[in-house]
Formats: sequence, C-alpha cells, structure tokens
Amino acid sequence: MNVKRSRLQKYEDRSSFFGMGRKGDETRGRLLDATQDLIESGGYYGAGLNQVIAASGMPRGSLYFHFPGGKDAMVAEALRRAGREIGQAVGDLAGSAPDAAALVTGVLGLLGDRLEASGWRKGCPVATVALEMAATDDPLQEVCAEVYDSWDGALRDRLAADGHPDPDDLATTVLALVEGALLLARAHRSRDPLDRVARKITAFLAL
Amino acid sequence: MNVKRSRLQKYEDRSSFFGMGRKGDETRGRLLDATQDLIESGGYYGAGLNQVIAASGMPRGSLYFHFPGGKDAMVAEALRRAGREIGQAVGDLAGSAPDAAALVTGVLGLLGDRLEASGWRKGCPVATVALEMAATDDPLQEVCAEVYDSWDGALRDRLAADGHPDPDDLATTVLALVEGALLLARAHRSRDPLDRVARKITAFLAL
DNA sequence: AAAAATATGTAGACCGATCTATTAAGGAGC
DNA sequence: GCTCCTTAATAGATCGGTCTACATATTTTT
Repeated sequence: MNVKRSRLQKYEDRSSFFGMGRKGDETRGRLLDATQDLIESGGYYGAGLNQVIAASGMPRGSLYFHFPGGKDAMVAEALRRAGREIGQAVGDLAGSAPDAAALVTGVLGLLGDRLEASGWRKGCPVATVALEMAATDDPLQEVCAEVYDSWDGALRDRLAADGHPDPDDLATTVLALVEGALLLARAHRSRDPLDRVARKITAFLAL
Repeated sequence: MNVKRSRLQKYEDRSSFFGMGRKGDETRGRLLDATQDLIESGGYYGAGLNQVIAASGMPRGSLYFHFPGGKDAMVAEALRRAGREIGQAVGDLAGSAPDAAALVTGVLGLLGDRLEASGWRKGCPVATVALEMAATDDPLQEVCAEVYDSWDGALRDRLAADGHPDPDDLATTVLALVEGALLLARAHRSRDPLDRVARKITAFLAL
C-alpha cells in the first residue's frame, strides 16, 4: 500500500481520459444535470439559475467558474448533451429493431415510459427551448437546430439503409410525427397521443 | 348629421352584441392582440408585461382593469382566441377541400405562409406555452389542452365524414404531424419540414 | 522531505435590471 | 354625479451576473 505514484497515475485514478476526473468536473456535471432536467421541464426561462444551483446543490460562484459564458453557455452544453443522450438511446434501439417501423414504435414506447415516469416533465429536451428561441437571434436557436439535424440525419440513414424511397422526406416526417406526439402527450398529460401515433406509424412506414 | 342617439344606438354602433363596442374594449382587444403575438413568438415567459404594454400602446393599469386576474387571465384568453382563429381558418379551408389530404396540405401551406411571412415567429400559438406549462399546475396548462382537443375533434369529425377508418387515431396522428412539422420549421427557420411532410401526407391519407 | 508558490475550485454576499402586481388619483362620457 | 376607464408611481420579488474572500490541491523551490 501507499505506493508512490507518478502524477499521471494519480490523474488516471479518477478518470479514463483527459478532462474528466478532476475535482471540479463533478460540480460541472451536476450543474449540467440540473440544467438539463430543468430546461427540459420548463424551457429556458423556466430554468432559473437559482433553481439550477438549488437543484444541483452547487454554489452560484462555481457556476460562473465552470461556465464563464454564463447561463447561455451552460444551457447550450446541456442541450447538446441531451441531444447526444437521446441519439444514443435511439441508436441502441436501432441495433435490435428489425425494421424502421419497429424502431419508431420502440422509440415512441421508450419516450412514453420516460415521459410518464417523470410526471409528464421529460419529453423532448430541446423542443421548448427551440420554440422559445425561434424568433430570437440567440445562438441557442442554432444549437437546437443542430440537435434536430443530427436526429434527422441518423433517421434518414437508417431509412435509406432499409430501402425506403424518399428517405429525406420520410425522416423529417417521422421526426415531426414523434415530436408532435410528444408535444400533445405533454399537453394532455397522457401517453394516448404516443400510442395513437404508434398504431398508425406501422401502416405509414409500410408504404 | 349629428343626430342625437340613445345609448343603445351608440352602443350598437360599434358592436353586434353585448360586451363589444364600449370604449375600453378597444384597449382590451389591443392588449389581447399584443399578448397573442408575443406569446406565439416567445412563449409565456417571453411575453413580458412590459413588452405587452409597449406593443399595445396601453398603460399598465388598464391591463389590470380589464384583466383583474393578471397576466395568466390575459394569456388564457389570448390562447383561446388564437385557438378559435386557427380553428376557423382551418374550417374555412375544410369547406373547399375535396378530401382530407387536400385539407391537410392546404393547412400546411397556409401555416407555412404565415410562418415565413412573420419571420419565423408565428407557428402554433399554443405550443410554446403548452410545453412551458406542461410540468406545472398552472391553469394555462389545461387551456392549452382544451385548444388541442378542439382541433383534434374537428379534424376527427372531418376524417370520419370522409369515411376514414380509425378517425380518432388518425386525427391525433395528423395533428401531431402538423405540430411537429411546425416545430421543426421554426427550429430551422425554413418551411422545408412543412413541405416534406406535405409531400408524404397525401400518400398516408390515401391508405 | 518541508515549505513556499501557484493553480484550481468553492462559497455566498451583492448589484442593477426586470418581473408581475398594486395603488391612488384623475379624466371622459353619460 | 356616477360609472367606466386611464395614468403613472411604486412595491416587492426574482432575474442573470459580478465580486471578493476562502479552501484545497498540486507544483516548484529549497
């Protein structure tokens, strides 16, 4: 025990690679967690910094240490991270889905579970911010567009691989359908819209 | 000229029936116009009362005279009014549309024009508020759900009249599709998503 | 290896601006 | 004179953001 360790060894004790594992990255992560949760639930304005620091348990000063760009910088990173998480979850599902229809119904089921389990708080993590910022020149607007683009692209690739005609049109249509169903489900606090769309989507994708 | 008029006559000069035409209803209407415009553009929190009174040209105090319930009461009425306006526009279109597919493409075109002409500000007038309020116990949440229900019901009736099977599922699916397309169009500041969905919807409704 | 120096991060008081809402007083038209 | 409506000053809370002091690691110096 108590073997002498080089700086590199100590460094790797707490991380797999660069950037992670330092003391403050825990704080940073918690701030992002809280931000992600709050903006998904209530949008950009619904996620006040006071709520973020209360939910994360981190002090105000740490926020501006880790995100010198302030709220917008933190929200931007939270949005990108949320986009990656959803993208990954869908990607995992895509691996086991035999066809596009099964993938989409699987995604709808997954999102429905997530939505219901969260008390109708967690729908699409970027939708609210995207709408709030659509008419502004805030850089967050572009961040949201990029997240949607990443989803659209992944979906299009899968549809093309499955041999669907017009994969571009179809991918955007399916994405719109899922986003719209999530919106209605949140508005009604019910997964009915998701279920209804799921029942129809199979016929649609068989076209 | 200058004929002496009874109060009732004067009253009816500017209105068809009760509630309209009085002096202050002009103010009330302008406040609602401004509120409707601002919440559609930036959501509940994006429509600050300072902006509403600036856009309407009306003083702060008048707002609380006409809407003793404050911002929430005014926003609720603006949402309902917006819901009625869209519902009526769609109803007008429905009168001349030969079938459901034509109606939906017509609606998508109408909404696309409106969205583009407004500089990507005017999409769905209730969507942003619906998402912002979905996780709260604010009464506005229910107002949004009612507006969606009214649209869903009207659409379902039309689809049923046209002889489509599963008009309930189909109506919600079409509504989700339109809402999702509007969301993506606003996020991308482009009517592409609306056009793509329009190309696909015809085949779908021919099922 | 001890001590000094430097980086890294924490902590919360504080600021001006803005938010919604209230209030008291005055004008306009019957 | 009476009701309907307007007007602006103001209150109290909350917003995002800044600041300084402090604590804890880590590196450098001796």
